[in-house]
Amino acid sequence: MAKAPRFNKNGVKKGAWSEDEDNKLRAYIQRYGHWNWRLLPQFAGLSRSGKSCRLRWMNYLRPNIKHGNFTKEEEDIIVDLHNKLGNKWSEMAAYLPGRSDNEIKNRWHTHLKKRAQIGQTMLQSEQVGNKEPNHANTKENPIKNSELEFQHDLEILLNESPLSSSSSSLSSYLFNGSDSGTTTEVTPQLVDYKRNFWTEPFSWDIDSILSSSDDNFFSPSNLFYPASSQDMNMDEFLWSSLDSYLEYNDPFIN
DNA sequence: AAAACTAACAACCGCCATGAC
DNA sequence: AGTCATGGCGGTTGTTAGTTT
Repeated sequence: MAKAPRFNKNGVKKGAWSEDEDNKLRAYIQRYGHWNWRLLPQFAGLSRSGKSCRLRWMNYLRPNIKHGNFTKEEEDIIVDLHNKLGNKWSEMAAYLPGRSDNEIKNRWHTHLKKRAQIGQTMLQSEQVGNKEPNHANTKENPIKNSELEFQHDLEILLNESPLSSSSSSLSSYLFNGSDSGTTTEVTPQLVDYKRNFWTEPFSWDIDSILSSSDDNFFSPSNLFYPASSQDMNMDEFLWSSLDSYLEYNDPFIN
């Protein structure tokens, strides 16, 4: 997947690294360290720029570096840190031992950005209510369009949620008001309030959350197992949290 | 089966901060 | 104080593998 090897006019090699080059660089640094990146390639017998050597070492060859297979925990950390720090990839890397800034950046652009964008989109539509002209609701069915849009967004979110195995029943719960199939009237307000359970994690400021004295605080990305919940499995715990969330936030209950 | 499209990721490029002179 | 070299960072590109049409 790397760029094809080639030489520039100064005889400096660019593009994908060969195994032989990796071995030379690794062996040199392990023996002498990287005292000067610009001069290092000459001493190590490499036709590369110092920058290229540094990048290869930092992102691929240095000890304890991990590749691929980001865990859910690592991804959550990246999303939280991005909310807090923005595109400060090197700062984020400090929180994820074994991950390079480049790999975190790639992960963000290929996987996590979409997840965050969906959250942001839903937050924005939440802020403007259902007044958007492009999605004008009809007189006959005032909730039809927002419900359909939300259903589409929800399907995407559920694929990312820890309840993916039970997404259909959760979807039913969100729209029908319960898990058991009893149907209540779906209104834009109800849709919005229930939607917050999934969207708020994308919009909350971590500092304000941590310093908040508000105990009424439930969301998938901020959940932790309290001692009293240790005998539940994760699904049960999340379901009970959703119940609690709705209890505090649903205007039709309060 | 093949072309078109998309996702993933390694590597490059340009800019900036810092330190040495 | 000004200049230059170097390292580091973030944005972007190029290539390949996988998927869809």
